Amino acid sequence: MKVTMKQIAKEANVSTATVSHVINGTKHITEEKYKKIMEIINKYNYMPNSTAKNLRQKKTKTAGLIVSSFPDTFITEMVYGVEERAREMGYNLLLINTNEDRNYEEETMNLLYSRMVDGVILSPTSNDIEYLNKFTNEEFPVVLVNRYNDTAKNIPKVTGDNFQTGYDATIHLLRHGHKKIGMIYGVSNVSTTDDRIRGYKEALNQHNIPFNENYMELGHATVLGGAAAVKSLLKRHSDITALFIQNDLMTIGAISQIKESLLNIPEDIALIGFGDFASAPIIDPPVTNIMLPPDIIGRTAFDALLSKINNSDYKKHIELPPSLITRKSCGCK
Amino acid sequence: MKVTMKQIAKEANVSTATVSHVINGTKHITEEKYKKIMEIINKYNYMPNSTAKNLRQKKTKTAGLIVSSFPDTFITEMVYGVEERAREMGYNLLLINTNEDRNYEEETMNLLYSRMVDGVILSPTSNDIEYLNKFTNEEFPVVLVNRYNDTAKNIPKVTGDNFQTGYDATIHLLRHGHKKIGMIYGVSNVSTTDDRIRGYKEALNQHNIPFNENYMELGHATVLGGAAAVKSLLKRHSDITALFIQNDLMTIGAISQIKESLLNIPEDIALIGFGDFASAPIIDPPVTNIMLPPDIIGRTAFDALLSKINNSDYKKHIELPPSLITRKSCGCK
DNA sequence: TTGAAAGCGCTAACAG
DNA sequence: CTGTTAGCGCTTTCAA
Repeated sequence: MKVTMKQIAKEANVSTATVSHVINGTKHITEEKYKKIMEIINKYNYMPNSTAKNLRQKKTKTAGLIVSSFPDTFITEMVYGVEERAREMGYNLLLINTNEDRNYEEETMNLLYSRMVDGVILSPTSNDIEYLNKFTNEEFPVVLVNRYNDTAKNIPKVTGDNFQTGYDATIHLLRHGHKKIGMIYGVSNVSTTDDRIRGYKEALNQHNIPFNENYMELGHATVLGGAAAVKSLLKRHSDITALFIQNDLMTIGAISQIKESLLNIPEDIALIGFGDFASAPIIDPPVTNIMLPPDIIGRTAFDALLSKINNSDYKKHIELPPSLITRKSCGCK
Repeated sequence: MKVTMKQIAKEANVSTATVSHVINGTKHITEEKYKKIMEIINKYNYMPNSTAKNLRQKKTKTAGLIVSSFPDTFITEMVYGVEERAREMGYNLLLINTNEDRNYEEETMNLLYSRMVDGVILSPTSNDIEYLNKFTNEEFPVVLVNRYNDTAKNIPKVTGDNFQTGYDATIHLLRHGHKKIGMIYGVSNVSTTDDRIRGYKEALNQHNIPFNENYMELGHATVLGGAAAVKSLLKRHSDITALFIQNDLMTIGAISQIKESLLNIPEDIALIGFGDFASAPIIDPPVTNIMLPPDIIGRTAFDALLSKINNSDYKKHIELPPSLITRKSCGCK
């Protein structure tokens, strides 16, 4: 049987209150009693029951992190950022992956809401997050990360600036002289994709190039999905000379497929990927990527959650800027 | 204020026991009362407080997962496997990354032991895990994953067969005619590395090639670390013709470095990496890897934890076999 | 400086 | 079929 505070108290001939104070340093206890209590605690290797503590104090020092696609490079590093910051701030993290399942996401929110955690950081599966209002109305701290939309009110958000991401990548391709730029993405109806498309359109618009819906291709966010997506896109539009690909695995698949089609990168097809994955510099050809800082987004999201926990009115939207890392695949050098 | 079971009971003119039974389906309740209770529950969007439930039931349906290096490709996918299996079995997962900090690992174990979780899956930082006995002696369910050693008694383990991994990779290189095979690794004094080295030695031994300590090179498990490691190793032994590299990031760095040294792969240096990372087929040259199945290891580890929770005598060691994926970097094709 | 006691919200005997 | 009641192990007034 696990030893409890009561037993420690009994053996030390003090009350549980005194033991509690010794453990938490909440009041001054005479040297003598303090020593005796500590001795018994060590003797039994006693650890306070945190479930009981949580119940009593109505807080758990635990945060929930719900992501929709794991393991994905961007998400993984974002998780790392959240985890790291949580640890620094003395919090634990409950990690849940919804696997892009909208209903499981809501179920999970319900579960976490039942006082399991002090708040949650959510990277939602879809645009359908109005249901979050039922939690925020109850003052349950929620922050959106990575993906967002505005149907959920009074919620802080930490995201990358995906409009700028789409804009910068497209402008770069445009400057290399491309006019027919395809875009390959892995998830639809989420802000990350939508915002990048808006940026793409804006860049095109500034160059007086009409937007062509058919240059957009949705595929699975996997190596195979990327390969299939280029194949289908180039079949439809063999006039495309450049590609902007929204996910590292898809970029890898796309490159395989392009090589298999005996096309050259960047001569026949120039290409910009997303997220600066480790192997990018040694791929043939080295790949140009535009990236958003996942770890910083994660850390910032945790800080935003802390702000929200301390002040239920907090609802800033923090957007981190992208950076372009040019290599050969876009035509540079 | 959050609504409690007591308030639901009061409004429905029943006892909390009845409400509890309705919620948990633990006893049959008359249709009429059932309906009324459910109605009130829905009206207030009531969710039982799981902290209280946990305290009462002495279990949390939550498991802890402590890893030492995140995000690392292998670990990330292993985390995914654990998470997926936990979800399937109705458990939540508390994820902690120790960042290879041995003391933080022990602190974390203490924390989780305080009834926060029903058990923990640990991928330890070091060989120094004798301290785990203090938990297992208290019947706290712990399973080791990925890394292990035998100073912790009565603990189930789920790992890859790293001896076989080292053996198979080395044999393959040997069959390509290599006799001077360097090995680059990222962590020392852990079973994964040690076992692979044992396998490497055994393969050498079977081919009557003496083991040379100086062909082993430790570096940081990063792209830069991999580059630095080859550089230093080849400087010391320019006669080396093949490399076995223990980590995907290091493999990527090593390839960059070898190219920079104007050496050709596989003609000058043949190479086998570890873990079949996505970009391996499109790197120049495509890289041969030996891999262990991280997701299956993760899933199996969770099942082992469940076994341990249900039977404190459970202590199997499950070892999953490696598989070699040959491409050009080893000299194949 | 310390202790008594109430109670966090729930479950589970047990009794009716 | 339903209610009473006694805790789970801790923190925190309040009083001494």
